[in-house]
Amino acid sequence: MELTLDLIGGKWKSLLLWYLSNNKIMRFSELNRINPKLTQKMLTQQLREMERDGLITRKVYAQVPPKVEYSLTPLGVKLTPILGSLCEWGKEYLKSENQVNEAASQEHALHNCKNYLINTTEKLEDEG
Amino acid sequence: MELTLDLIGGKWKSLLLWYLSNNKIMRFSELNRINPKLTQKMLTQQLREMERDGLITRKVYAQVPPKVEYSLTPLGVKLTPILGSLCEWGKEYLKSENQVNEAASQEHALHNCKNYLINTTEKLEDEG
DNA sequence: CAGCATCCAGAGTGATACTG
DNA sequence: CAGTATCACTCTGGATGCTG
Repeated sequence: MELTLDLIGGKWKSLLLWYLSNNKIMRFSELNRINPKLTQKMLTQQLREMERDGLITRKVYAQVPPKVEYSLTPLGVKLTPILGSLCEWGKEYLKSENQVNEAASQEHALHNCKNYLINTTEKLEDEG
Repeated sequence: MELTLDLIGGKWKSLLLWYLSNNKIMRFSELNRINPKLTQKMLTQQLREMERDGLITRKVYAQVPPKVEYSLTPLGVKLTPILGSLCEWGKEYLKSENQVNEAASQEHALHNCKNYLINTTEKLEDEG
């Protein structure tokens, strides 16, 4: 389990694998566009690591302008259904989000209120 | 997908969820023992976040010494099979690791060798 | 286009001490 | 036992400029 997390637990790895699952083959610039928060540097870094770990393949075309394509290795492909499940789970989470958040926010408000009362009481006691 | 990653992508979250999947109910100190690299501080932090996100339940016993038990919420339980798949995938990875690593290390060695030759050549050229 | 090198602020993390 | 608080430090990751 910890091994798995080492391999795909990188900040962007799962997301990149997910996109590669859907699109099969993607160029560097395409991957760079999937999330503005994912910088060129991070993208390169994460891609290199996954390449080294045998999760993705990097194909370089010797031409100008350069062209590099990324795709999943057989090992990476095996992750596809799992990533799909995770995505589905996220959708389920969204459905129940309203109830959860309502409950959570009520509890949170209660908590704050309680703390306020405790603090105020203590302050009054300190001041005599 | 990105939502899911926000929720369980934390450095230790998946691992904690995985242990809670197997043991149903665990105390703070038990969770603290699963990995020496997981410090008390990190553990508390990650547990709090998952509690807030409705993935786990925190049950406090009003007694001395204190006792706190953690368990999965229904939402968290739904992750169990997915985490199981990830773990299985990790095992498969291990099986094919030898071949992959052999291939990778050979390539790596070749790469290093090539770079060495290039650098040395350039150096010699620079020095006349 | 795809990627590397460098610099650097700030988030993330560890170590330690303290508390109910 | 199960945390909280604080400080110091690491190391990620953002901005920028350069290269084949």
